[in-house]
Amino acid sequence: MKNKQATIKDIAKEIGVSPSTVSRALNDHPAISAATKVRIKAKAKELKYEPNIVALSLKNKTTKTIGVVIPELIHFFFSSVISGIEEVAYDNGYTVMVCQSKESHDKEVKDVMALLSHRVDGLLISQAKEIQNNDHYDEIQGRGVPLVFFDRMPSGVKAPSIIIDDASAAQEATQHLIERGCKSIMHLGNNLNMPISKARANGYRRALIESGMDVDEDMILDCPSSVQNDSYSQILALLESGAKFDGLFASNDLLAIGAIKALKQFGLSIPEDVAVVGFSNWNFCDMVDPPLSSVNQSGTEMGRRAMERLLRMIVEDEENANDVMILDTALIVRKSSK
Amino acid sequence: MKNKQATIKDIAKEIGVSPSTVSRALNDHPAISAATKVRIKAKAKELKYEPNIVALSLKNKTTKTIGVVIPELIHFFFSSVISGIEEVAYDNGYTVMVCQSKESHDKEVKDVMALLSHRVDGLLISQAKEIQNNDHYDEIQGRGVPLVFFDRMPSGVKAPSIIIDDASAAQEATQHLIERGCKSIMHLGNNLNMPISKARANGYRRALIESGMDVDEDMILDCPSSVQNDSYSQILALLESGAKFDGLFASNDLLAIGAIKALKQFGLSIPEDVAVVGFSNWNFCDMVDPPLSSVNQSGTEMGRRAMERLLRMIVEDEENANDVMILDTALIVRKSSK
DNA sequence: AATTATGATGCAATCGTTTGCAACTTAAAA
DNA sequence: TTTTAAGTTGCAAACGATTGCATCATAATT
Repeated sequence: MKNKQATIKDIAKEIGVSPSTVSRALNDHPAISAATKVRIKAKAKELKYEPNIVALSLKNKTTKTIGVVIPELIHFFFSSVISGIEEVAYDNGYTVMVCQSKESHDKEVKDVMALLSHRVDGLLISQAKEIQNNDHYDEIQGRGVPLVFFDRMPSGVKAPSIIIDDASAAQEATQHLIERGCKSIMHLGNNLNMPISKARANGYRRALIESGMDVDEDMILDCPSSVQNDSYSQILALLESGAKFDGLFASNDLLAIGAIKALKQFGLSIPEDVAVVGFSNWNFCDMVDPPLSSVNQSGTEMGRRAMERLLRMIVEDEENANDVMILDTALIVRKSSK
Repeated sequence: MKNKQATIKDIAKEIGVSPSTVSRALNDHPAISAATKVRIKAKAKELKYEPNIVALSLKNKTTKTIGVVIPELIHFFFSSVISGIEEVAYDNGYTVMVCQSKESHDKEVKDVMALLSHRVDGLLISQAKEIQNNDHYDEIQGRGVPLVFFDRMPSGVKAPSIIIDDASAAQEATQHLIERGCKSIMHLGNNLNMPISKARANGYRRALIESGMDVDEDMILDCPSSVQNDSYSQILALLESGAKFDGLFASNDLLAIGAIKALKQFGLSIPEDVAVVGFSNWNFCDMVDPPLSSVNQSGTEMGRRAMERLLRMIVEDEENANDVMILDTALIVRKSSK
């Protein structure tokens, strides 16, 4: 009951030719007579022969496999990125190995090493929050394995990236609140050590400044854990301490929803008392009450682009580049800020 | 700039011993002298040697890789299953290859063949909606590759499965609506050709019957596409045609939310006029308004169990079994049915 | 008939690693 | 001193497939 996958040798033995002949026949090599080809192909079908990709990988030094490392599989954004990656990979004959770093530096490093051991033809990475250094990225490139970052890229690594313009998108979202008439706007950051969160906070600041408003750093809150409870309790505490504001821009949708819960509970109505905008446009944005305005970033498209970029590196064997592709975002205005 | 991964031969050449010695030294074989081991290990570290898993796979006929085929990556339930699978796989030194069938029979077959070509050590499958036959499952087992189903299992294939008791869970949910006082309960099915949807519909019927209520087949609607719009428009049309009901049990959360939208729009209040219960307890259930009651099925746990079961098949090389593990579900009552 | 093409096939090495067996060196036992 | 036993190490085959080169039997050419 164990593996009995037919090999080229099995076919060779049954027909009475050498393995080389079988290999050539199966690949339609011109040096093999038509008659032999027919016999061999028939036998191959009969034995349900399928080439052993492992053996081919060893010989060709290419596995037709790419590795993906993301922070969390269960986040809608990341699972849609993987979906996009898988689509393009499949269309090009590649298979995808997925690992999740769980936002941990060590796990990310281990994942990368495991994927390298598996000799993936390329790597697609979105950086963990708790990343400490770039050593493992250097390791990847030192081995000549193509590497592309998406969404969360490190600084100081010469590799292509597919990202969105977090600062501009955040600025646009904040600007929208200002135009709507908000005079006092809060910002909820998600782990402000992360470059991506910093950028969003900066976009928030830029919008205020360009509109001639003051930036009050106390209006910027950090919710490192990106769970709704975090923003819920922080906002509730703030309201109870008497803080007043009429707009809120959150660095991700979960934080926005936590905040909305707190606001509602405190008796404030949305958007009349406080207008709220989130970030990422997760699938539940139009299901919550009120429907949440948010910055749309298409994970699927990001995944596709990243995979396409990686494929180009793989087939063209090009020099390390560090081009950055910035995907469009769009503010989706819903009731929470209308 | 191409691959220059160090091999055992490189180490052997530099130190002046044979590859066999290097291999044994690295594996702490007792026959190698301590001094040699030290020299070899130092050189291995210096050269950043990492074993080539591809070569090992060829030799050992085991790839330490398992394949997963799911219908859609972007569904919260499935991405949480994968998360659970990945956790257990990682802890046991396995890597996960992911493919999505997109609910198509052909794609599922192709995914399976691709994973078999990659010589995965085992397969974890949740069946596509549009599945036509079991040929590819037979193919897997014919090659002696361990196979475990989760959530959506076919009938007539002798393989272990990890599922929930869809009928009982649905019965419990419907029962809850009855106890709450609902006299006329609708059911929204998601593609009633699917075994899983049939089971849920049957649970719904069972609850009515056991409470001495009549089952009106017209109260069972099919929404094949599992998008909120589908249930939204169907329910709205129904309400406009004058239909009356005071309870609704949907086969999944998306359908429930679409229905809620329609109900609200028609001026009905939830749960006062109509109580609603969904299925799956997706992450947004407590974010919608009103928070949606739902049957909780832990995708992460299902993924873990499925992977554990598969590992047992792999290491114990056991006979094909067809045991079924039924995971607990729990009805989470929220405001939508309180 | 002798030479030369031509067509069809096999040999052997290769990819990176492991492992049974043989071979060698050196020290201990007889 | 000879035999025996450890203690180290290398050889070669194997996993499955590919491919340059050699080989062989024909058929075509002179």
